[in-house]
Amino acid sequence: MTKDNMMNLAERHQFILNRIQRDQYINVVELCKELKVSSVTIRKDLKLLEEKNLLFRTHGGATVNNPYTVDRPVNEKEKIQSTEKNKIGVAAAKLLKENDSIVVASGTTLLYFVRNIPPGLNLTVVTSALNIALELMGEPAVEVIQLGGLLRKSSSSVMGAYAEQVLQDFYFNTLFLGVDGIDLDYGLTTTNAMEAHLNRKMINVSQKTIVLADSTKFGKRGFGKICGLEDVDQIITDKGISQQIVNHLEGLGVTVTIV
Amino acid sequence: MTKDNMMNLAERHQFILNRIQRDQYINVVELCKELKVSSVTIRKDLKLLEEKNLLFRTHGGATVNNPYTVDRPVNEKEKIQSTEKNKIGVAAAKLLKENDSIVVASGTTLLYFVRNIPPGLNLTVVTSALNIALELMGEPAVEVIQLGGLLRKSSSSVMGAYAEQVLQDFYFNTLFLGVDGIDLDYGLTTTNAMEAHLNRKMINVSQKTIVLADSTKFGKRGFGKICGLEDVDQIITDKGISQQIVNHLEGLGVTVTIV
DNA sequence: AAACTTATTTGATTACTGTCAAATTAAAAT
DNA sequence: ATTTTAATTTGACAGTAATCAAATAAGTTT
Repeated sequence: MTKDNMMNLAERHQFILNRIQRDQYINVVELCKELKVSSVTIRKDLKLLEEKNLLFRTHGGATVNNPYTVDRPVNEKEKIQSTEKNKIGVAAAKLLKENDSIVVASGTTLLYFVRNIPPGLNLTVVTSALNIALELMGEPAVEVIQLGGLLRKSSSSVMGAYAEQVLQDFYFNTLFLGVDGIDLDYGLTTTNAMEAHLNRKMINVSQKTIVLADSTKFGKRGFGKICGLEDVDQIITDKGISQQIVNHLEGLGVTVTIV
Repeated sequence: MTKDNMMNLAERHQFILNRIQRDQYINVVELCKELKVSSVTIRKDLKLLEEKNLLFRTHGGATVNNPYTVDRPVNEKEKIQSTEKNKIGVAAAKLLKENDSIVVASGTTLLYFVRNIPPGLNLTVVTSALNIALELMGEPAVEVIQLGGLLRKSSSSVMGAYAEQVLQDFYFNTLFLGVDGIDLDYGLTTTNAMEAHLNRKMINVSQKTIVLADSTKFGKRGFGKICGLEDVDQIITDKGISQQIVNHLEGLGVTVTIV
């Protein structure tokens, strides 16, 4: 009994760290009771541990992480290559003209694209991606038509027959497409077969197909094939792409834009 | 015992940040109640957090620091009675059963409803609202079908023939409906005629219609008539409703649930 | 303009903090 | 084994921070 209470400095620190890990927060008074030591001792302990960056001191206690460097809710995936993706988005947005009717597929790069649509430009946008439609809510000049269907949660976009059916009723100037893989032999691919099928329909109802893909996508193959490279009019990518691939693509009649 | 309920500054700030992330908007008075502290304290907290760029201060509360959400109309509405709306959402979610197929219309109250769907409950949800579909992305057990159509930006939901057409192919256990006005003579209304039309279709393809409406909606009339009260099976509202209205509704065969 | 809601300021109250010298404990030297 | 020395812990105290109720000011709505 008495043995348990007799803790030295190291043991006490261990106890405090365990406890704070478990509860996120601890307060001085409780620690005093539990460790049967005075508040002065606890404060000294906490001070020491704070200096070692093992916890953060607060009024009356301590927390695991600094409450003021709180996680800014930014999607981790979006962070990757975000400057490249933004540049690609800017370049694609420059291709837009007044009164264009466009299809925007799903994908993070496309999100950067719609964010860079010039304010006030009159457009009709049809999209399968919910996050893209929501992004366009702030643009009064853009008329948005959301495709319907089964929600694919990993891409926050819809797929299926309903979406494809609606596409039949329109003809678009341009499709802005994002992909998971571009292979010189196999063509464009994405990870989901149904999504690939929808993308193919989008290509069929659009005059022009522009692919937005950062350079990491080249040489990769996803599960679902969208189309061959002969169906692509233009690819916008970053300078990570090799000259060989550029030459090959241009040989196939694809315009390559490097940002 | 009492200590557990007592939150200190750090814990309170954590709570506020979590809450604001979830609800987009929080108001001072509600935080006072929930955290059992005075308004002075809450304001001080919000001021501090604003200085750290973790939120934006507004009259009566604060909003998330999100440059992309320029979604004023919805956010303004969310201000009103958010605890009441949450309670209504909780009550509605309790009515759900395993393998139900439901339609969820648009509206802030419905957002609270879907947030309170029990985790792991198998459901098929068809919805016109993009924000509701996105909210359900985190629920693996819920299959989500997004209706397509023209995006109404003020409610972040779709309207139009495409959405109505898709509804024809299903039959649902329950429709969870949000409205802008409930008038004892005129019936249910919303501000937009096309949305009203879609809502009527939803009623037609559902076995049961449950209306979620806080008590401020009673006696109001919107522009677009959805239906008369005879088409409503149940209304879930808060205790701000008068007994007279309750009696009248029950006389019409409507079950009134007060939270 | 009045009625209402939300903000800020003030002063009192309580709780927490750091610092001190004194007391206790542990370790080292005799 | 006993004394000396160093480290740790403690209780006391003055200063600081956090909170609240009440009063006042500033917006908002009607």
